[in-house]
Amino acid sequence: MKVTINDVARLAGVSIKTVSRVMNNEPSVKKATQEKVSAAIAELNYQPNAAARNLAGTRSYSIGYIYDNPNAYYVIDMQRGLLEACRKHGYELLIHPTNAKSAQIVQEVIDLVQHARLAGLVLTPPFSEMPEIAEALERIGVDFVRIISGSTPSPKLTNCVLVDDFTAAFKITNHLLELGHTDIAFLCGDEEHSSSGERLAGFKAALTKRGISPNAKYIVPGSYSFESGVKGAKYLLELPHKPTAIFACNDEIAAGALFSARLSQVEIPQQLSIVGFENSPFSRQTWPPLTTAHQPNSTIAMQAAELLFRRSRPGQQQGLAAEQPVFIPELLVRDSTGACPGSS
Amino acid sequence: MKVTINDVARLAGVSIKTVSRVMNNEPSVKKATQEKVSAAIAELNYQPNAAARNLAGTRSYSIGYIYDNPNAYYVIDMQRGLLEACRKHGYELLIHPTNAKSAQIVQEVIDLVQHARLAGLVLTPPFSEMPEIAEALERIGVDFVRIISGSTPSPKLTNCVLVDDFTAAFKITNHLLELGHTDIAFLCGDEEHSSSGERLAGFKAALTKRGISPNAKYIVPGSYSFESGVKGAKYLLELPHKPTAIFACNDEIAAGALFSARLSQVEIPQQLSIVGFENSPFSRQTWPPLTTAHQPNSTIAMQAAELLFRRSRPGQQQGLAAEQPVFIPELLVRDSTGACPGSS
DNA sequence: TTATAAATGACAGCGGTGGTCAATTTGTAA
DNA sequence: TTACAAATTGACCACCGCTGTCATTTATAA
Repeated sequence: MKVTINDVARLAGVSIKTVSRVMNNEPSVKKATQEKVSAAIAELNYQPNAAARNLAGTRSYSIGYIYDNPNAYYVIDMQRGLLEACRKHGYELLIHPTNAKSAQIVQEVIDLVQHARLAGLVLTPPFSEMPEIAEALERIGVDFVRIISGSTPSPKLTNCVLVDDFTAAFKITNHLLELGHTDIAFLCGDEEHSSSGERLAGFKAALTKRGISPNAKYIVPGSYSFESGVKGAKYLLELPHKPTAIFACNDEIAAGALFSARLSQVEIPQQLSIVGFENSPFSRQTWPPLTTAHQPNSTIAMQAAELLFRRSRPGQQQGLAAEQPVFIPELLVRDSTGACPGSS
Repeated sequence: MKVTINDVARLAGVSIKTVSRVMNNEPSVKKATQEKVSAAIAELNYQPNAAARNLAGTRSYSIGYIYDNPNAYYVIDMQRGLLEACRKHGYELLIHPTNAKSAQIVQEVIDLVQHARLAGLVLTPPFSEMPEIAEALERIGVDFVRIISGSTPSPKLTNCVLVDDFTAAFKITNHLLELGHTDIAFLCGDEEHSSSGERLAGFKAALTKRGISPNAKYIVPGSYSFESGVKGAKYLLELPHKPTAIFACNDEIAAGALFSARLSQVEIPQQLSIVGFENSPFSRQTWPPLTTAHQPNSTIAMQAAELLFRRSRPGQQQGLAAEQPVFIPELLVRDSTGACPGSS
């Protein structure tokens, strides 16, 4: 019923210590022994007891995920990826929703880490972009991985998984350009999220590359919300010279823009193309469904967790400390974009 | 830095055994001692090591939350409530998203429980409505609490937190009736979710009480999705005798209905009132914002967890085994409902 | 064969709980 | 006030399942 390390040791005909060695893939275990033990583990469907490992070892077998994100779909996707990685490596996941704007947020994070004896922490925006958090964690010597918006690995961004919003936005913009659009507007997300800035930069770069200088009137500040999209699109559609396409900084904004366009009797995509970003369930619930960029959040999360695990393994830290995987969200063409009216 | 039970014992001037007794609130600890120890615990900000407790004790200090729900907001709310309760009582929460339709789902749940040595499980639909899960858990002697749709406590529904969809739907319907509507349609959710049936029953009961017999043509089968709302409303608005109000089984359906109405140039709420259910963030992102019923999911989750904790405490099981709190979602009037056109 | 490295095992201990029993304190009735 | 029972507390041990340390055995090279 309850399989312990002793059962495995007995079946494999070795000491429990050797089983432990195999599980932690320590060096200096003979290949043959290694295989015998692995077979026994598999046969018994043995899974080490996390509590015991946490208690006994200096290492920890739990990682934490701290978040404060109004987008529940994002959080759920992240959790899924982290859990999968944890399951694979026998770790536990501690989730910790909290308020990023709290005054004692740094202390709260420290308390959490110390109390739960975490092996490491996965940080997403806004935490991943708060220098005081990173500093505090470094000070107390707790490992962490940040998921942040960025295109190029750099020494400053150690321990990061990068999401290349710049390139993705560049590609999306190209998609619109290829459809013949030249008057393209951009609805920004919250300024304090670097993703919004990165996406805008990618947008501008794509235009510039085509010899189109971005029109300041078409760049509308806002926030990551439906309302913001409604307002932004309304403003744009009342402009004397309307854009023929709108790049919304995320799907929610795009949905708002779609809504606004519909109110103004503007046909999508015949008269106006709209793109979103993120590929949230939201983007499929609009009509027409949104062209968007797919962010593989679960995969990103898995990768982040794997990074943490790999680093917490003794004897392999060298060279891996600055590993920085880069994910580029992929263009997903659906029905909210079409040829520029008048072109062709 | 790391506070253990020994530190507490020393500060309080008692033995570690007594500290342990206080923490597990065993009987036969003098009030004064109890307070001394509690003070010491508070002063040191001591929190027992969950790993050690899990490992040593017969009891467990983790509960599990198994879910398979496409509505991320619901899941996040539940998690929040569970976490809060866990924090308060020094428990850990293990989250386990999975596929309810998997063939080996029962075995999977059993494995989870056994491997993680869980104190209990919190089940939401669809798991809470699967008799095979309840049977399996009872068989292996693991405690669990189900959150299900139901209005009246009954011996059959042991260990349940009830969400009274019936009464809530009754109230919503009354709201529409009071606005003068009599031709009210109902857009159903998935048949296999009992919540849909309960809501429909409440709807019918309210009508019947006013002497209105529910019109079968106005009761539209469907599922808990935006598309379903779009289709359902389209059907209704093409009827020779249109309804003046639509009761959608949840906010997503309502949003779809809203969308559909807008396509048909129907003014909301001047020509048609629409209500949703759940008070999801979704309901605030429509225009106009939806009248809906607020389901206090976090609170419900907390309550469920507390039930689990209380039962796992030794020596208090009697009489509590069949406790069944009932939550009634509350009517939240926003702008998608208005007086029946023509009335008054 | 012997020195040396590689592979394995014995054992203590992580921070608590559970149990037993003795010691101490408290309450209570005579 | 005393005596005795009951309530409270502590001392101590084993143990949960695993890892860290160090000693021991085995294989390999010289």
